[in-house]
Amino acid sequence: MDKMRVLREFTAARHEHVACVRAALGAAEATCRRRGRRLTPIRRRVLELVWGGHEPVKAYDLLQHLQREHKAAAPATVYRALNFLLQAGLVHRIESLNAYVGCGRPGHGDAGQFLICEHCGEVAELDDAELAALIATKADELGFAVANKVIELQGTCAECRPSG
Amino acid sequence: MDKMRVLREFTAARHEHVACVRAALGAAEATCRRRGRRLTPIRRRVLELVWGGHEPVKAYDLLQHLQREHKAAAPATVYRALNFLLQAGLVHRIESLNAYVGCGRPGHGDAGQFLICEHCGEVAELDDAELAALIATKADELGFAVANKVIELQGTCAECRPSG
DNA sequence: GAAAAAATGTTATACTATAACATTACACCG
DNA sequence: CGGTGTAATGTTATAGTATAACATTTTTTC
Repeated sequence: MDKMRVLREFTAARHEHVACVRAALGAAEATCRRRGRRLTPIRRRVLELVWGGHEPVKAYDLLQHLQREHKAAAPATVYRALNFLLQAGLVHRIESLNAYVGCGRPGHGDAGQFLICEHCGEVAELDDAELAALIATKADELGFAVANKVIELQGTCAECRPSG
Repeated sequence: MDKMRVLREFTAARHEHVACVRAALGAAEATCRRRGRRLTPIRRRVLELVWGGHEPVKAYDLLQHLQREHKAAAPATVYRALNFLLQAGLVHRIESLNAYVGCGRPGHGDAGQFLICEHCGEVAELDDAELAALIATKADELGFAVANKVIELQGTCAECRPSG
């Protein structure tokens, strides 16, 4: 039994990404319906754009895309949509990149751990129970109550390594 | 034997901060001398300002302080000094806050883990071998070569908790 | 269909960081 | 010592990230 769940894999462009995005949007709609949140056309479209690739997406890149089909779009438009999606647990913010990625497992607890490949730019998301438990233990030893975890490992993914 | 070293503690203003800063500057000078880097007056002053408190400091706050005594100071002045200090391992950047803190242990390897108290604003720095090892193991299982770790836990420190 | 709430439009601005090129200070060598 | 190359700083401009504040429109609810 492996305690480490990979919520979002490195893909190296070998998967059926259309299906991947469709699944994410379906899950998003279900999550919002269940929680009484409104996945409006703008929010839905921003989510779709975030899922455009497995690389993190910048807010102003989203804005550029959005403006092609929605002339009124401004920074606030994008940031409001992103904040909604963050709160709804549908996207994550990568602090070390000022960028956003789709959540691999909407609605199942808080953010996990991110592996960021500096070569291909893709991001994988983990939810490792053992790691989470160890962090909780360490913080507890110091009397520190953790509210939010930012864990972002930068490096080279298996696909991009000489061996892989 | 505890594998967790606290490189920089939460202080709740109860320590002799002047001595704390003096120690940091002394260590910085020694580190630079040993490595043939120049701790110029500007760099030294920026480091001193970073150590002004145990809270993370913003670049433009540093700029404001610096300009009082150094009229020529501009954003580039501060960012150059910060980049030098980061490279020299004398300060760390807190990604989730866009802010900087003095390094509790100059010259001994890369950044550790940070605990950020949302109540008092202070930051503690850890270097936990067990945690580092577990992360290394997990990444390795996935064939991911870690180059850089960002680990920032936000929450409430012992000093600020009802119990503490 | 009116009132309240939620979402979006719109304009302006704050905050974070780097680019590019000019000038000055310093280190090293002869 | 003086010249020369490098490192550091000065200076101006601009790119990139994000929020504030208030107006308007859309949706919900009763």
